[in-house]
Amino acid sequence: MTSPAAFAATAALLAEPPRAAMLQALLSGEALTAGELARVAGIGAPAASTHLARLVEGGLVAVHPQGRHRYHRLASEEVAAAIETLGGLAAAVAPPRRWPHGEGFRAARLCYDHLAGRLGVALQAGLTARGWLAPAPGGWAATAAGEAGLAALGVDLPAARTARRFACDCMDWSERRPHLAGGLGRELAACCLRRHWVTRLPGTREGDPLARRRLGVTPEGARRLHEALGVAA
Amino acid sequence: MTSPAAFAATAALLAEPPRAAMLQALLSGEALTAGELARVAGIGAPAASTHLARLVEGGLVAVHPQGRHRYHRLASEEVAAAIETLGGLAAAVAPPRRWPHGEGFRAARLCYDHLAGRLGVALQAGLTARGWLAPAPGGWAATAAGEAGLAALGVDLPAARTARRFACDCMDWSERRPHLAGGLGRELAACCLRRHWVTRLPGTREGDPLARRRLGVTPEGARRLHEALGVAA
DNA sequence: GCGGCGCTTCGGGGCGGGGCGAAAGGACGG
DNA sequence: CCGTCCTTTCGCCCCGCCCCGAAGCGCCGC
Repeated sequence: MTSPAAFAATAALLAEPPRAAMLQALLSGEALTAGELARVAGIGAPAASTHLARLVEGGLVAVHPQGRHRYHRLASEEVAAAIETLGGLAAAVAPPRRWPHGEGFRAARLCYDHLAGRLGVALQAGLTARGWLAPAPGGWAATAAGEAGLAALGVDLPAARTARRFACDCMDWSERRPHLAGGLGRELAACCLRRHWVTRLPGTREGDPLARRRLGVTPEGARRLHEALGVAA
Repeated sequence: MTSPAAFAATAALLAEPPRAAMLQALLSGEALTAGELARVAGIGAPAASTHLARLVEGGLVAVHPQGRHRYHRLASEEVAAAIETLGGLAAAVAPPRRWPHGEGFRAARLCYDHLAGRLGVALQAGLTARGWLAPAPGGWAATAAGEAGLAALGVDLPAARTARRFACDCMDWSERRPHLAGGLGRELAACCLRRHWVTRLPGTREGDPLARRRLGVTPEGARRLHEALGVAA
C-alpha cells in the first residue's frame, strides 16, 4: 500500500473512459497499435497518443516500437489484476443489464496472458487438487508430479520459469475464486491455444474493447483437460 | 466487467487524494464520522462532505446516521478488495522507500473486516490444508470437520452465515496469495480480536489513513493458532 | 428553549486536463 | 528521392471539479 497521493495518481490513470477502453482492450493480451487503440477508445489519434504516453509514464503500459507502428501492451500482470478487480467492482456497483457477450464471457476468457473465467478457476483447482502445485513464497511452485504432468501436456516449463513469478494467483472477479497467473499461467494458456484446446472467439463489434477476450473450449480441449486435470465442461 | 464509462466512473471515485485517504482509512473496518474523515484527508468539512456524498452515491461507502454524527463504512468487501488490489498496483508502479509502518504492515493487518497479511494468508492456507473448507460455487463452504473445528475455536458460525457470502477469497497484495473474506473471514477476525489473539496496534500519526489497520499477534494467539491451524509465527 | 456542535448546501475562484485541428517527425514503398 | 502513412507535438478552447468561506439545517445538552 502507498500514500493516498500515489494511490490516487494510479487510479486517475484508469479514471477516463478512453483510457479505460484502451486498457480493457489490452486485457486481451494482444499488443495493439496506437491507431487501433484510438479507434477502440473512440477518440482521435492525437488524444490517444497523449493518453498512451501517460499510461506508459505511469508504468501501466509498455510500448514496443516496430517500424512506423508502436505496439502497446499491459506492463505487467499486476496491472491486469487491478483492472479485472476494478471491473468487478464497477459491475457490482452498477450492474449491467446483461453480461457483455452473454454467458460466454464468464465461461472462458483471457486475463492479460492467462486463462480466466470458470475455465481458469477450474484449471487452478485441478492443478492444486492433483498436487501438481505446492505453496511457495510469493505464489506456487511445481511439484515433481506437476513438472512431469505439465510437460506431458505440452507446457513449456523453461519458458514459464523466465517470468518474474513462476505461478501465482489472480482473483477472478466473475467467479470470486483465484485462477492461475504468472509464467505458468501464461504458458498454460499458450499451450491450450497452440493445441487448439481453446480458441479465440471472433469479436462482435469493432468498438468493443472486451470483444477480443472471449474464448471457446473445443471438444478436443474439453476431453484433454478433463482427462488430465478433471476440468468439467 | 462493464462498459468503459462505468469502469471509469468507478475509478474516478478513487482518483482523488482526499477520497483515497478516506477509503484507506475506512479499510480498517471502523465506521468513521465525516469530521474524522475530513481530518484524515487533510481538507475542510465542506469538501469532505461533498466527497463523501459522491462515494455514497457511487455505492462505495455506506452511511449510518446516529444523532448529529454520520458514520461512514465501506459498502462491501468488493470495495475493500478493489482498494487493496489497486493499492498493490500503485506500490508496484511507484515503490515507496519503505513499507508504511515497517514490516508489521505486511505481517498482520485488517482488510475491511477480515485478517490480511502473512497472518491472513496463513490462516486461509491452514483452513484448506486441514480440510475445513471445500470449494463451493462462489467461494468456499465449511466441511463437517470445519464446522466442528471453527466452533471449538469460538467462531460464531451462525453470524458468519448471515453474510451475503459465507466464505470467499480476497487477494492479498503484499503476499500475492488469497486470504479469507466473507462472513467467515469477518467472524474469524472478530473471534481473534475478542479473545485477544490479535490486537490493534496504536496508530502512529493522526493524519495517516493506514495507521489504524496494523495488528499484532499476542503470544497466546500465536500458540492457539499454531495448535489449531498450524499457523507459524 | 436556547446555545453549541456536526454536517450540509450555496456561491465564487482557480486549476488541471481532455479534445480537436494543424503541423511536424520518422519509416516504409515505389 | 519523394509521396504516403502512422504517430507525435503544439496551440487553443472549454468543460469539469476541487477548494474555501459563508450561511443554513438538525440534533444534542444544559
